Amino acid sequence: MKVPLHLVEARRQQLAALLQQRSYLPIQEVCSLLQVSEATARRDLRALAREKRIVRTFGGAVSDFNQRFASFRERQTQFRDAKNRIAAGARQLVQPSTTIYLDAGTTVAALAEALRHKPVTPLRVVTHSLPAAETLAGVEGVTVFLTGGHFLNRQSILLGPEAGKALAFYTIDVAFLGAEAADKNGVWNSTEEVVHHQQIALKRARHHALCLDASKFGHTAPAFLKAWSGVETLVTDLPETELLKLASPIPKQVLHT
Amino acid sequence: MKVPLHLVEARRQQLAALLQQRSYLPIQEVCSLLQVSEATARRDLRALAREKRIVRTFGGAVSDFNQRFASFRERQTQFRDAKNRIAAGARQLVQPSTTIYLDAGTTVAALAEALRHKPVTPLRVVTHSLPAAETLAGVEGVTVFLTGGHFLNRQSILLGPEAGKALAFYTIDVAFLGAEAADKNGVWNSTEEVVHHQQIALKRARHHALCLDASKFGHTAPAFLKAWSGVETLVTDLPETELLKLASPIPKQVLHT
DNA sequence: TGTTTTATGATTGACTTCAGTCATAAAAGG
DNA sequence: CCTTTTATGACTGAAGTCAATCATAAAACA
Repeated sequence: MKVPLHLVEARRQQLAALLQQRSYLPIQEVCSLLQVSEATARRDLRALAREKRIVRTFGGAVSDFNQRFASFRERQTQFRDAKNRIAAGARQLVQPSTTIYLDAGTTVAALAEALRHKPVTPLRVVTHSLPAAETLAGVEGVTVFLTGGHFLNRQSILLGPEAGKALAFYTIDVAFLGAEAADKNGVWNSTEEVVHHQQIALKRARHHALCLDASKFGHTAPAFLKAWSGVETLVTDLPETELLKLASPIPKQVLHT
Repeated sequence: MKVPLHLVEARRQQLAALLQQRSYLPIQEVCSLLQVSEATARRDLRALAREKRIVRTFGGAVSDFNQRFASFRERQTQFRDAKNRIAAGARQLVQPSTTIYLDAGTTVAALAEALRHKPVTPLRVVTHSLPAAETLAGVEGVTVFLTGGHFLNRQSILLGPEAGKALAFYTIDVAFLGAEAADKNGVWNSTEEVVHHQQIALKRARHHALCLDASKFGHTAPAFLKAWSGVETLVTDLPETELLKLASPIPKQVLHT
């Protein structure tokens, strides 16, 4: 028999929530958990799948776990080749038996991936980015330290005064930073808070390298990070001729990839 | 025909990696991607599932995106009802506009779940457990702070001197702790390092509550946490008559759930 | 080199899942 | 209050999935 609409919606909501906890929910379990027939369970699953809230599988469903890092994953696929090339270049700057710092952001995340596939060991990694930490956790010879702080759900990073203070516990050999934008004047990022944290990391680091793909050049962003004169190393896929037009003075060390 | 062992392992590795990118991989796709027969695809899937590196589904497989919580999830299903009841009891001790500390461990994780479904707001949560942080991240009115520290992959917790020091940034109203074992003398946990961190948390907390399901009683573990005389509040599913036999003196406040 | 082990693909029958159809009863809507 | 809409569960044939068995050819091992 027909059932009130709000109940249907509530049930599907519940199903979606349930699915976020279980990696896989067979249709039979859906039936028993929701106390509905198989047919209705299927219909609910189909409805949620149509809204892209879950991923349907044969015999059940899976929560779309990419949803969690949704915006992150999306950005990660943009300019993927460029980012991977930059990551490969940046990886050459990583020496065994050192401590590196990994900033948040997709370009630096690509470096974490590169290090996971071709580890430089032994290595100590300090980061405030959960994706980076999780990428490198469990890699033989790599020790991961997460800075503490306020957990920002959307970006999966840790920020705030505690995060900055936590950096004081570590001495960093090379800090790898990303940024949102770059123009003639220098490098920019999305928020003051992020920039503030980056600047603390820079202070604690003996060396630093900026990883910027070509798409970042020619724009600005709300918060100013650093003038070109203060940039030690730049890793980018932008050709040198272009870089000379878009930045000055160009950094001491530039890796074109 | 038989194929070199290292090729088999490499292929399974590739399959596991593939699975981490796709939320769901039907068996047919596995066949075409790996260029193997359905039978072999099934065998590979079964092998990876046995190693708990993936989650098998009917008709395919899913990457175990909770892999990092693998052992965690397993333990979580044990005595689930008891833990949920304890969590519901512990939740009553949570007041709005306070700061609570959540220990690692499955019983306390159940409290995090309970708080996610029935939030007490506004609330500040300090924790060194990634599962707890991710459970509560994004809940309206709940601010999550993660302590920094050494990222222990297997347990998904942050430990070490940095984690202890990070606790100094916070004032905690109630600390919710779990433990591995409890006997006449008091409460025990698995390692000295964990106990050390718990004791720092206890020092920083104005009040504390110990969450212990009945299965924990009557055993010991390698590291001693606290004598019964020092326990302020105990939340347990063990009946009072049993508790009197297994602990003395019994804590001032005991919640039987 | 000769023997043993085993990874593979094909086949099979039992079992499961699926989309579609239909009757029904209750909600929605006028 | 009456009509229309629709959420549900039962049923169905078709299609998909599975574990087990077996022959084979190549790797592993001595």
